[in-house]
Amino acid sequence: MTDAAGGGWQKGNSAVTSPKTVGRLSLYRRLLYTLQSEGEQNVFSHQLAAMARGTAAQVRRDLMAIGFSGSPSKGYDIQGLVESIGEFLDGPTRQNAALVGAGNLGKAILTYFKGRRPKLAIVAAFDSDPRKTNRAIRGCPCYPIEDLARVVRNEDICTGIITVPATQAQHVADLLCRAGVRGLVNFAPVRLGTPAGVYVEDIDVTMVLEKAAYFARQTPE
Amino acid sequence: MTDAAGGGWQKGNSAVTSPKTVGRLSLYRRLLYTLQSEGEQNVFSHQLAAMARGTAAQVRRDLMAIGFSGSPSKGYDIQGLVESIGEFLDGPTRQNAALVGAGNLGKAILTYFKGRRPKLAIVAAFDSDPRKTNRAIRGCPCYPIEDLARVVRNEDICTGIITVPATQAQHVADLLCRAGVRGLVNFAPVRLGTPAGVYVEDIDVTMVLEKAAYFARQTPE
DNA sequence: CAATACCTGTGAAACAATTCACAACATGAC
DNA sequence: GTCATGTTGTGAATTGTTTCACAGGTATTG
Repeated sequence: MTDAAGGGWQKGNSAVTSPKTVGRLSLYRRLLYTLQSEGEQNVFSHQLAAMARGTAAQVRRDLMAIGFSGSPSKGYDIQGLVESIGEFLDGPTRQNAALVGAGNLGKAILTYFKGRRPKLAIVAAFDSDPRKTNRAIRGCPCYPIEDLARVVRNEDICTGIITVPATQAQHVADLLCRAGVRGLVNFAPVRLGTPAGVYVEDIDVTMVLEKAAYFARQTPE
Repeated sequence: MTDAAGGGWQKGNSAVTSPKTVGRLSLYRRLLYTLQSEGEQNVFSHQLAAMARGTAAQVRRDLMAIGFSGSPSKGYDIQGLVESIGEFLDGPTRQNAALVGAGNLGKAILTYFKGRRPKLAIVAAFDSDPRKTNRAIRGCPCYPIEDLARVVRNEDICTGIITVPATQAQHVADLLCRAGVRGLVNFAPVRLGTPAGVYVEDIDVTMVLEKAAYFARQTPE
């Protein structure tokens, strides 16, 4: 029920693809892009597995989930697989996301994500500091918080990224949910209360670092 | 085998506490701090569960893992539980971490983590840009990459945080592992190759955002 | 045209994580 | 003291996820 990820709904979701499989599909696509850039045409499940630190059987199961088939002799067609994962993950229409909190972390994410996915873009940033608003940050227009509801509706934004300090995170989450957002990525070390049906992915850097430090200590040799 | 977390070793680990439980214990501690600051003395499993978005049974199981007992009438003693989780997560001695890559993301993490845990500190940063090195960034000394091995050994650093661009991540991971680090938190969208026994926690923001967008779309109502 | 080698797709088994359900117990009320 | 209440700790059941193992293919070789 956490992990700087794992993610979850408020309540029992119905029988859809599990978050773990969705995460791995996203990973596979990234790896496939790499392979494509190296000029590869086909890939075997065991190759993808090696790159993803998984097993061949798991790769095959995951691809089964999106109904993609390979050939026993050639493996999977990379181009087709990329498209198939794309259809599954991205859906038919482009999706828009908003980022709230244009501090160091927010800027890092804007920079990093810029132009990375054609079907998923961060189209708006918000901040409460007037020095940051009403201009573009890393090519992304930054609005004052007051405009959030309006912009979210106008731009058809369905996913929000929260990079504000802990004290403001719940308030921001409320604003986003009330404006109609249905997925959140929360970097604040706060457990957000959200309406049922909103998917929340928490990333708490302290937690992740503690975990890494704990397991680092378990192998002192 | 991923999730912007989940984390894993290279190979089969022996019978220790699972990463999920470790992550939740870290979360519980954070929540307990909040309760303490509100003046609470005791807490019931179902209260902690509500705050952590879990079930009471799970909280009790997790606390069982560290052998902490509560009283049927008062619940768990918060002070004692915080200390008990501390002993478990932090171990006897202070642990040190290093951050490599003092860009926006690195700075955000340094700021965010500063002074947050007495037993776990980021004691060194590294960057290849000479304009950033040989001075303090957010109170943390920043060294050139060339000094990495020396500083890691001198400062007894066992955990590394990688916030460099993807192209350099593997190189940095090699340096860190060779210097003796046994736990990594990797923010670069690259699957690191590491020696067996090194624990790696990957956080890929693109993956997390894709996941959130996917599940946001699954509840269009 | 066998025979070989290696792969995919998938039912079934194994394993891991979570939840159920209840005995054992403290406390407070009377 | 005894009853009623509400909680913990945990074996057992359940649910979810991963791996095994093999039938069914397809190319390649001689």
